[in-house]
Amino acid sequence: MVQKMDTFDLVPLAGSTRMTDVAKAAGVSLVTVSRAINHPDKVSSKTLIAVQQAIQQLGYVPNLMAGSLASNRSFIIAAMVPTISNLIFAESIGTLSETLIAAGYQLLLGQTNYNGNDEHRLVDAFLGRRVDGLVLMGKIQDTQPHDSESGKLNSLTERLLRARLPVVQMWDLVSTPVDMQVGFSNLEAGRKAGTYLADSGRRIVGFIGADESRSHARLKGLKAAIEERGGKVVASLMPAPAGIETSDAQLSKLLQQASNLQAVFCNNDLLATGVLFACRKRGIDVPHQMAVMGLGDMPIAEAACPRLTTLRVEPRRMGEIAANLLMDRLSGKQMASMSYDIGIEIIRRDSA
Amino acid sequence: MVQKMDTFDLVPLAGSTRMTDVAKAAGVSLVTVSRAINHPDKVSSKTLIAVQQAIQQLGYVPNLMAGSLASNRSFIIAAMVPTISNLIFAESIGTLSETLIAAGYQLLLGQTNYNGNDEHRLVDAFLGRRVDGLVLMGKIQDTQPHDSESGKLNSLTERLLRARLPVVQMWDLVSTPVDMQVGFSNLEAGRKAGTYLADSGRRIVGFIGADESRSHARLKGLKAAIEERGGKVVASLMPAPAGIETSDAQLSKLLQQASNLQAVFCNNDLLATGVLFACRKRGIDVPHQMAVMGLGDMPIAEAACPRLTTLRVEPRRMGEIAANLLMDRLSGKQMASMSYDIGIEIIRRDSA
DNA sequence: CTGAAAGCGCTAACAC
DNA sequence: GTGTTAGCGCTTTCAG
Repeated sequence: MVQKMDTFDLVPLAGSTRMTDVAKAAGVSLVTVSRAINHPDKVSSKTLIAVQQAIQQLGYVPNLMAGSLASNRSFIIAAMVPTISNLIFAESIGTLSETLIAAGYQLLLGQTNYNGNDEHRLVDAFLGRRVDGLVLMGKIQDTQPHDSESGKLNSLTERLLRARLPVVQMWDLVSTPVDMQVGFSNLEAGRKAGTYLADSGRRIVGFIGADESRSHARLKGLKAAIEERGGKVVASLMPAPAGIETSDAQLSKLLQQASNLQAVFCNNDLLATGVLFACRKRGIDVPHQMAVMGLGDMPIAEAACPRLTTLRVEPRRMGEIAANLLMDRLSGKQMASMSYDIGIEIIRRDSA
Repeated sequence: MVQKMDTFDLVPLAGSTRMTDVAKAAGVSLVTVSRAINHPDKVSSKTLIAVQQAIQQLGYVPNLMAGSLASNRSFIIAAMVPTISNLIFAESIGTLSETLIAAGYQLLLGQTNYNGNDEHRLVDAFLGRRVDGLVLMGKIQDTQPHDSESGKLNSLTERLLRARLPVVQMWDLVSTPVDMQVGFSNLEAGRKAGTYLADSGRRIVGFIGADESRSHARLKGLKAAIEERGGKVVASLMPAPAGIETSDAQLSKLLQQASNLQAVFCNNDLLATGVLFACRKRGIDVPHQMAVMGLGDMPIAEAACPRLTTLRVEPRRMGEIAANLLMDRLSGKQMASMSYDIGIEIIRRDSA
């Protein structure tokens, strides 16, 4: 049995050691300890060493909450994702988090599940934490009706604006961002895919994706490009999040609408991979009988057989840029631009 | 142009409204507002309503940092993942976050990239935030040598213990967990796969995965099962994280070691999908010439063609259990068990 | 059921 | 360089 622990233990609890204790141990005042930690250059190297030793010895871990309260900076950035179970978002979050950590910030994560109410609750929770910045993956739903009683307080956008919180929206490029943004045009993405497909001779093309705004924009672009060239578009939209488990059924729906379907543009690479499998199952040859295009250029696109032709959107780069936008803003740097279009590029491989 | 904003604006900044303001507006004292928010049942319904109205009107968002400092509870749980860019971890994080949010907690996320140093830094940052709990996905590296100067302060396990922080380790089931754990035995997983493969007549089997402890354990189990039955195992281990982009090369390595390879057990379903594609590319028929097994039972396993035979490990359920373990502990509930084996199950499909 | 007083552990002026 | 003085915005005793 372990001996009963009490306050007389040599090794105190992390969290129970305070700055005063360190100060005492180092023979300096509390402020000096604070300085030694936060502004080491403003302290003589002799005291610095003394303080560091005391910290080591006591196993002191500064209480960042107290620090945040006093300094009014939390060094926390919040991120709101529709869902983290989508590799493309996970990748963005990954680099976002890494870049933030490197800059001394940490990431508070929340999921909306494409739900406007959750969005509201989350933002409130984030604001309550006094996060230093917010990154939003995707459009704000802003479903909440304006409340006449309280003015415009209930619009999410308004709340964010009022809080004067640096926010970056990613993925969607909107005409009136809340603050900063990085992403690409979904309309343009759809248009590019459509143009590519039409140029390679496909006239009857399908679209599969989730039933949410980004898909809608891409579909619109696809339609425009195909119809301009005398083709026809059929679509299948499933409730979000629509994962690879829906690919087969979605292909069926498309085939039902157009048995002479020549191509499918998928909302992401995983969905496209599913279509590859679904075609194989049906004995449909890709790309000769059916062209398949994805979006994302995730590793699976290159690994697939046939290799997936896709639209590269660089989720990792987006995450990094988002983090840097925030960091620049928070450090008061002069910013070149508040809106960053990272563009999209067709990666031509074997499936279309 | 927007009119210059100043302190006289009707709509104040979120974050600038304090509890005192609400108290004044509601005609009660500050404490009463605090109670109305945190213990609504300890306040008369009349004052409750008054306070709620004032909160609405002022757009007041309580400062949780201040609250945390005073109450010594942060309502933040930290999670440390090797990488979030692995769907299987992302899924766990997803349900973890959801379950936590539902209980009024929030998730602080950090990645170690399978790196012991990052692990140390992260844990310190988490401790500094005074998080209420910690979930660790995977083994603690604990590479740091013990520092004779400061006793055992530098061992990560020791630090965690000293902090008396509730921690749950997931994925790996270890013999001496720091605190609580939920997961399955990797050795057993490997053994099950091996038994299944051997029972279906495969003698020369390969293993592909990343070069980290979990893979090692699975490989060991696989080897044991296969060799017991007179078979032979060859392995390819790539630097972590080994994604689907490595599948093809890993299959090549395996084939080099054993041109008569009859089966491949992959560290996860994505890797297995990659092998499916790699086989197709080479004209190897799955499952007749080559059996392929995955691990995870992610949606892609069912969607693949041929459908993937795999080991189900239920990452989402693990995340939920981890959250519940933490919540139970934090609410002082009597706990049935500190160690939770969720088991593994072979999902037999078409690829093996 | 409500209020007054006393901090939580730290940082930010301002002095010395 | 270093220390002193005030808080940051809230929750917690403890009285009434």
